[in-house]
Amino acid sequence: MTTPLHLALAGELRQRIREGHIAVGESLPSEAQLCQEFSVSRGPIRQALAALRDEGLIGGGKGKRPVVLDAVPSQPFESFLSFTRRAEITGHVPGQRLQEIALRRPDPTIAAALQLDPDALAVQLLRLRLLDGRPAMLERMTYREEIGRPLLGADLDAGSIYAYLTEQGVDLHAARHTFDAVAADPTDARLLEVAEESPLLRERRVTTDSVGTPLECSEDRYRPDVATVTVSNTRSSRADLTRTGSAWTGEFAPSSAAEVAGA
Amino acid sequence: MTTPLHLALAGELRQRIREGHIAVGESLPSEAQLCQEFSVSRGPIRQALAALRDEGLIGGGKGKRPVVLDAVPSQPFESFLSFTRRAEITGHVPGQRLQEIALRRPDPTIAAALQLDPDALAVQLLRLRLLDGRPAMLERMTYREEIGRPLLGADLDAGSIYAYLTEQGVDLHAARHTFDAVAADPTDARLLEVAEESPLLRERRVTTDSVGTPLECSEDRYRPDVATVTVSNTRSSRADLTRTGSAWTGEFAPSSAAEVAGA
DNA sequence: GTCAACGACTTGTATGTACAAGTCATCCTG
DNA sequence: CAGGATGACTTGTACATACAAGTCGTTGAC
Repeated sequence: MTTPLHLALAGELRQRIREGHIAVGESLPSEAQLCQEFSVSRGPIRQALAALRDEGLIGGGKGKRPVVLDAVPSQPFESFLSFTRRAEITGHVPGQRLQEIALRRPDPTIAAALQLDPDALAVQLLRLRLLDGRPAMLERMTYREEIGRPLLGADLDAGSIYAYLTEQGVDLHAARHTFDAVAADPTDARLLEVAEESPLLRERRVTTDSVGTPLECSEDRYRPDVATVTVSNTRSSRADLTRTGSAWTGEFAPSSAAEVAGA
Repeated sequence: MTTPLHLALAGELRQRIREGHIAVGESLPSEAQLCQEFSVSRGPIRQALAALRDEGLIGGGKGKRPVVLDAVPSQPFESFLSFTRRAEITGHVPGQRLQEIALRRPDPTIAAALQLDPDALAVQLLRLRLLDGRPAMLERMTYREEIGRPLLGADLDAGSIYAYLTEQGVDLHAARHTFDAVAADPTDARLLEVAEESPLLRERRVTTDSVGTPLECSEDRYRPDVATVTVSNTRSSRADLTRTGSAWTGEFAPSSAAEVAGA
């Protein structure tokens, strides 16, 4: 299980940047120099640079050497499927209190989202998420039965469901997230310890495997003074794979979050 | 100004998928077949496929032919810098009513976000955005003076600022978006025609050029019953890359937005 | 009939080469 | 001294080739 060259290179460069060996605003060595240094051809080098570009770590363009940007080191995919991971990255202590887990016939809307038969069973759970001990988010998740069943026996107060599932070999491959705002209902208010009708950030998510079958759908409600969601996107200038990359970061704002006031 | 081969190929394949020549769930031709059909080498073909993969149009993996996913055709970068573009994509009629435009010394917080001197001038504007004639979003934007000055003379009720700026040669290259929820203040309530204190989705954005200089910062408040924000992300099949490709789509929900009810 | 092994096919990774196109510092001209 | 042309350097695009690694249908043994 050797890691591909371009990944190793990306890791190496990422580390150099993170450790400050290349200062913000400085240029990286040119592709030719990197080729020589690592004794590889230009292909893997370009793949590695493309990866960093998509993470928002570096900028640049045709004829211009890549430049280290003053960017939040954005973690990849898992970072915004996993609350636990996001918390760890940003240096907070994640926690959770399971409120309920059940095997039942879900709501028709949810069944439709998961492409289930109307009378199929699914695993649903309601869990309060904590940051540094304070209520931050309330998640209502629904899993297809075959995926979720092992969860019934697991210790869900222990850690990340995402990590658990991927260990089990479930391939969570893509997700769609929809954001809006809702007023806190009585349950939200009680568990999140906010006033009823106060504004909450809602994230609805459908996660699918690599062939497009929906595996999980979830509705998360965030206390806006404790947790926010941040995403970055970059116009793909790019290299090897013409893509529009976007790296996600879930960040958790301190309650003193600076207000970007209006005009 | 000839378009690069891989972009042309990506466009061609995208069109075939969108027009249904390749049904959802069907496989695309193998890379070898595509090479033969278009008489190109494998490189550009792979670049094109990578682009589609990142847009969420296709899936697949090592040894597996790419499969057409049942995905929202997500437009790349511009789609979520430009309200106008998002509306057009989703078949709604965008509109805007400029409330105010000014050249002034911005708030310290905003000056800091734009990396301006405390006493530097900036162009600020307050604009109500409409969808199908109904108030949908209120945007408070601040531009660096050199970027924003031409806006003072432009007809801002006519269309997209994003489109206008890119025509002027401004390179908006990357953006960070932070989402949370706020209660409507009196101004929000009046212009968006909602009750005071009702929940609004807030998006704060900082847009930078390709070397990381912040050009614009904005705070948008959405009526959650009219407009939501959707984002998709995909685990980069190409291995880890620790990256996460993500294509954004801003979608506008009908007011009867189905509720994903909780457990 | 079941299941394992095989083999054809496909994608992922890597190298090498070549040229186009953009950037930037330097030099030269006026 | 200012400003434009030049040329070295850099990234973007494209091709050809080779092999590793995974998938999947078929064959063949049991």
